[in-house]
Amino acid sequence: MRKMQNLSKNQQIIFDLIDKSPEPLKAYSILFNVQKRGIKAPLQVYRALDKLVEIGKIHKIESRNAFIACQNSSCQISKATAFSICESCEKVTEINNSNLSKYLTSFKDKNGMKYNKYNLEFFGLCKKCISKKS
Amino acid sequence: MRKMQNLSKNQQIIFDLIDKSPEPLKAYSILFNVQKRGIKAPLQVYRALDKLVEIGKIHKIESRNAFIACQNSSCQISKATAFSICESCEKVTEINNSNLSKYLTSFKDKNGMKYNKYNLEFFGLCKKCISKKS
DNA sequence: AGTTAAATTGTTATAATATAACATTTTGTA
DNA sequence: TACAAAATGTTATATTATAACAATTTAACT
Ligand SMILES: [Zn+2]
Ligand SMILES: [Zn+2]
Ligand SMILES: [Zn+2]
Ligand SMILES: [Zn+2]
Repeated sequence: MRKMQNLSKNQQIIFDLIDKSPEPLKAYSILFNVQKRGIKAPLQVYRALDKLVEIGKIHKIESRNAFIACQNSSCQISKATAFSICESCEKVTEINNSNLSKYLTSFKDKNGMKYNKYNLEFFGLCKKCISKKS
Repeated sequence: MRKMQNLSKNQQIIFDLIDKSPEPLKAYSILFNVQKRGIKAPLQVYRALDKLVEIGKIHKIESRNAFIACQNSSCQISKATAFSICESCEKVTEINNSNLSKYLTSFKDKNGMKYNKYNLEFFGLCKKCISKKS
């Protein structure tokens, strides 16, 4: 059992915003949205984001410089993340597939490196966007 | 057989620099290094980088905002990339493992999305850095 | 309760990464 | 030659992220 992590005020404000967003949010869009709640400076946002990423409540979509709430209750520390990204509508979904995570967690390359973390991003077209085009 | 892609002047200058670098290069470090060769503005660098990525001569390491030459002769279009990144010395290596690429290329999640591209980044400690710490 | 260290916050300034907009030139091809 | 596509040059600006420093809050331990 992981110890419950109490979020600080800024962390909670920013997590709530990201958590209720249907799409990944960018840092300055977050800043704009929380200014009415007293968070005025980029650093306040980035510090909260850093912490939330560290404890696994959110993940950064590296190819988009955007942040999404963890959609996988068992992934409390973000050491093994996988996402699908629609290149048409930009919908992002966290992939929760135990075969995939087992395969990647145990993956060993010939270079002798010891991996403790990975991030995987798949790109393509989501169902909706496929049907729109046909 | 893929048609040979002749690089333009700026593309060639920037590719040569990246190709001979032992480590991923960042855009503004590239800019600094090619100023003596007549490339003066960020856009000139970014345009060449975009093209080089598009044709698969280089890849972007998304978590580092840096660019590395393709180390895999068969990967001429960057639709399936995997890298190992040492979090201590920042050494980056392109992984060329046919099991891995087969597994990921044929991976299907339950969400019905059709993937045409992926990018995977592994993080850990390289051999050298492991032995330094012991 | 008082002491202390760690975490968080607040604030201003600045660094680093990337694109918009527009004009011109070069290259490939009919 | 004529045309279109690709590449270049240039200035300005947008976007993403961190440095540096001071103050405050929180948590843990006597
Ligand atoms: Zn997650
Ligand atoms: Zn879509
Ligand atoms: Zn490659
Ligand atoms: Zn290393």
